Amino acid sequence: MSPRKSAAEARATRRRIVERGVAIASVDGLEGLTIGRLATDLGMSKAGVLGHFGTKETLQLAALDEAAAVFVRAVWRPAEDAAPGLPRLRAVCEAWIAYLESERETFPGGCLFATASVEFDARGGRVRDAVVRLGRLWRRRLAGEIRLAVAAGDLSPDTDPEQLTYEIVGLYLVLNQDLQLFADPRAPERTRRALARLLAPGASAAVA
Amino acid sequence: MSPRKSAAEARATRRRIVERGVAIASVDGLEGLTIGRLATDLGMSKAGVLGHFGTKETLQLAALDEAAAVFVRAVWRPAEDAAPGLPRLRAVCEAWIAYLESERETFPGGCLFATASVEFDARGGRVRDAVVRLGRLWRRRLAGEIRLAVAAGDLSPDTDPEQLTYEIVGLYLVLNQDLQLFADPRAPERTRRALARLLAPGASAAVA
DNA sequence: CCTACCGATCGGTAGG
DNA sequence: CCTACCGATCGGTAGG
Repeated sequence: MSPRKSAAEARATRRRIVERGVAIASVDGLEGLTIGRLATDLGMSKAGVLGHFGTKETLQLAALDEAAAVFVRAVWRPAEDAAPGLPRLRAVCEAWIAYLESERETFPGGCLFATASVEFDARGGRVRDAVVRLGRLWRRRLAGEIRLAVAAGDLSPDTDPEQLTYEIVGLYLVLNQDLQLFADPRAPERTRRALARLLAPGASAAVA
Repeated sequence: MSPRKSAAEARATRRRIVERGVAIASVDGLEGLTIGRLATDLGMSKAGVLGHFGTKETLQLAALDEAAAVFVRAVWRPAEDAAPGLPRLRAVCEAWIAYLESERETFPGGCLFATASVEFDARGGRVRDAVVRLGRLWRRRLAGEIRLAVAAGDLSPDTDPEQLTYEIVGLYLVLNQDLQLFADPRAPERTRRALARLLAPGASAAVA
């Protein structure tokens, strides 16, 4: 006895579903994100949940989209004000740490991309494609900031932006593991220490 | 019509189950490792599969044990012959790369520990405990090799073994991601390049 | 957005 | 190690 909601109400419901879905997927994975679980959590019927997406795959893609929006807001947006070059690169890196450390509310099981990357790395399909696309996107942006820092003379011209990007991503993957699996509060400082070395003014650590 | 096998035959069957289980879990995770799937793959009944373990959890733990044995054989055993210090540390690191690169047969979905770490990092239970225990074990061993290298004077006395271990693990996590998710053949060389910097004679990159 | 239902698969058990 | 079965849950559909 709750049919015929307005379009605005339907959008609000969809939001609730997706936000809860992101939290569930961060813990149990995008496959573990089941319609029945969502319905129970939200006090809805399964058909009511599924009606907003049609298929589970579309729901998974919506959760991934929402996670991407959260990531952009937490990591890239705050750094936009910083000066291009090393200051902005450092701002991005610091925001990334803060994102992994404190976005525990939206991602109780850790960064959804870290989870989804491993979950879908040996499968096909549209969800895997989306994970790959987003992974490439964050790396491309990070490499872009590194190039700006090189162009500004803040990092050595010998710097290999792809290599440096690769090493920084490694520092975030191990940070996510240490926070989630080992609950080690020293991890953020460890990533910071390694980053300080890689991003020292004039540093040429990651060379071709 | 195939009851009453000998104890040796039963052991051989158990082996087949576990080995196939490791391969499945590496692709679909330890939760995605289902009794029915195993039974179909091996041409057995579900009860026949489950009879060797009793519960799915025990089967998951057996798969994890087998993966640990493979890891020890591939990474730690070959390095045992190398001289303690930087030579052995480097041998371990190189074997670890080779393990991720070439153990595609036993782990078609990539290193099972990388998969299981993310899959269970937000859960409780005995499987999670085993993943944590093994993760700590590899790190402790790696830190031990680093300490030997410091003691031998091969690495700077300023070296922080925990910090260096952390950074090296990051280089393996990103290597696994790039091999599995992005299928990027340049990844092993990237990890090698970063390791060469961290493990240069007298290097004091990872200091406290 | 609901009730009612579908076939398939899940982990697991009984009994031989 | 098998057949036969259990209740629960899966993704999804019909129809309102």
